[in-house]
Amino acid sequence: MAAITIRDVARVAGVSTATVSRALRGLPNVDEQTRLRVQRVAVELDYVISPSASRLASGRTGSVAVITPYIARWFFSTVLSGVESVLQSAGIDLLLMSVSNGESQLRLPPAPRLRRRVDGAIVIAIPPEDPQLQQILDLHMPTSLIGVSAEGVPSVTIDDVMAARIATRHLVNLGHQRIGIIGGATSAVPYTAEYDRFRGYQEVIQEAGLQVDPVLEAFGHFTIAGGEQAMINLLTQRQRPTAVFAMSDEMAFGAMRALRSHGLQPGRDISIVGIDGHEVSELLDLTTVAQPVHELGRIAAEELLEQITMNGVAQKVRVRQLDTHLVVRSSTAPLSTT
Amino acid sequence: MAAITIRDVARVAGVSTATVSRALRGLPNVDEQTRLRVQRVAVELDYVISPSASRLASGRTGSVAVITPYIARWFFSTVLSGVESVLQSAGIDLLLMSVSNGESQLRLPPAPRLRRRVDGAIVIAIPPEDPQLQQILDLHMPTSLIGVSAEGVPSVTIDDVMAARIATRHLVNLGHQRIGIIGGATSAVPYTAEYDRFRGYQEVIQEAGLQVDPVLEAFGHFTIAGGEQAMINLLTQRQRPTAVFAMSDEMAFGAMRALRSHGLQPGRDISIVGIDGHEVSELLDLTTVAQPVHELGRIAAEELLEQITMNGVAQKVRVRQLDTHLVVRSSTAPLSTT
DNA sequence: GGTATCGTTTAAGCCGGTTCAGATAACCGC
DNA sequence: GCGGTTATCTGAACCGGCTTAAACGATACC
Repeated sequence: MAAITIRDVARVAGVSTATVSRALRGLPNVDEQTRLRVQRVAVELDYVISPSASRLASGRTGSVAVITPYIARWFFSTVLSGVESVLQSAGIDLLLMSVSNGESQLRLPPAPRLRRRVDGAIVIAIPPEDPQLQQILDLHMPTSLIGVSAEGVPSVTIDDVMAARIATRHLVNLGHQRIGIIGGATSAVPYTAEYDRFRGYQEVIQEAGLQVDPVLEAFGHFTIAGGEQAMINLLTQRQRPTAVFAMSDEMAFGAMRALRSHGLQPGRDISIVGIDGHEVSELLDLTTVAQPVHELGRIAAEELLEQITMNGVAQKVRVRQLDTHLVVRSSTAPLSTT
Repeated sequence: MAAITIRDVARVAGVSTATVSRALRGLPNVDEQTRLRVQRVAVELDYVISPSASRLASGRTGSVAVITPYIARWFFSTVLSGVESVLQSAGIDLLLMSVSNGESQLRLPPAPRLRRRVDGAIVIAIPPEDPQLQQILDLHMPTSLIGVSAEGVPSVTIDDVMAARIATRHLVNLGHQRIGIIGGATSAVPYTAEYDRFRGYQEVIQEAGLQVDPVLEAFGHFTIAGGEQAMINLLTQRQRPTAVFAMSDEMAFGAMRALRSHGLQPGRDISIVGIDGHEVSELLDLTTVAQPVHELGRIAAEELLEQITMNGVAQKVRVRQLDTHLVVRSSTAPLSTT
């Protein structure tokens, strides 16, 4: 029952524990014969290193925290799977922590739980003005941000302004003139996706010589229900938009649902375009600006591992923006000139 | 820069490290005055316990692994969020590990990565015949299963036979007589959802005096694409079913897609019912047998924590089956008698 | 006043690795 | 044959808590 320790291996292999340690970790200064013998003994004894002991002695934890406001939502779980695949193959433990978001304030702040526990953190889409993010950054450990950016911190995002421009430009090119927008928080702050997407929308509207009209703007939660409610608001205006840019696919789904319940058909009566490239958007024939979500996670994880290994060596902060592309489906169509 | 240790706290508070240890962990045999003083000093010095040291000395890791074949899929991420909420409030670290599934065989087996690293494991929907599951069970650590069951291991599932019966019965009650099924693996083995759902379907078909007909059975991946392909297979039969039971909502989505591309309308031409209660099923007006997915995770986590704290004390293996309920929407309708 | 009792506190060993200064031995060129 | 390298290996001091046996002090009892 008593677990095998490094001393047992050392004794059986006839070497010191120091040699066993180096042999098993592939460090230099071990004779190849010795290394093989040690490895053989370790396997025979079914020896497994104790992570706690190793961590205590070395000061490295070999684990990374992923901090996210949501776990079950499509974007977040997809990012998470990208992160996981990288960490798994690097042999790093992934600690999952969710933080309280706008809706639930129940959870403890994550920062204290990180200290001495992980070598680095990946933070998904926590807005820069959230004190929880600041607390994490104040820890001064290797950190990568996904979906938002912050001064002096490596981050991986899409070009949100560009994505919104692509979506809006698509609607303009189809001849639409009353183009609405459905978005997240009304009071968006810089460095967030909401802010940039709203900016991209406005830019294109103005460039096209169209009117930026608050009546065409509806905000709500970044969810299906939020999108539905926002679309309902737009539909009850005196003058409805002929096309709507939704800041996320899920909001677009809600918008499409609202259309149907009003007897309208997406594409024919009102065009809808989203951002995400959600799997379901294909199902619903939603035109969308697809973003490489899995990649966001993958790249942020690789970036973080680099920070961790380059520890101490100053390097420039890498801010990466991945490309998006328009996927046209039947939810958008030329403005009918009837 | 040097981190504060328990010795620093002890020195400043004027007590021994043993007392600090007990004071901060709320153990008895500490004078209340002393405890307060120690706590105050700990806060002042901004002391954070070193998990590695604590784990090494105590033998408890304070963490739990969640092992899942998929991270980004709806069912799995929703279960995961349920697990996470419980572990978070219990102050337990959640280690996320994905395992290779039918599609990718790239990952290392999880069992070796668990030893000495976690106090217990939650395993999501790994089929009983998968050697990876057996290896985990052979570790003889506290374990809870979700979505499958195995001899002598606590598990949380729905009553899959019953769920399938409810779905199929619903179709029978609507007057359908040619009722097809779209499912996962053809060669399902006992203790899996696929197996039981297939059984429930067959039972009701037979009880209704209908013919169990292999021509009405189509299998594929447990995905949208899999469901689509399976439905296409059913549609190309000489005699089409008038209703189809899909083993998951995502397969049902695929089936609905296949219907539309054949110019058929779910509910009017062919009825479709799924199992899951996926958020999107409301969007698509899919009739479904809803299961409490978040609860599955929550309850399995609570069960595991109980195992861990009751460590050693023999207790009976709890096998829980949560209730499901039918949600009727417009994808199912009475058999038109035209 | 002496002793038993009980709650509180401490000293010191231990958990199981990592690491570094220094020992050993083999090999080198001169 | 000798000082100097170089590659390999070991002893022992950590890392930072936990835990147990023993000490301590105060009260209680006889």
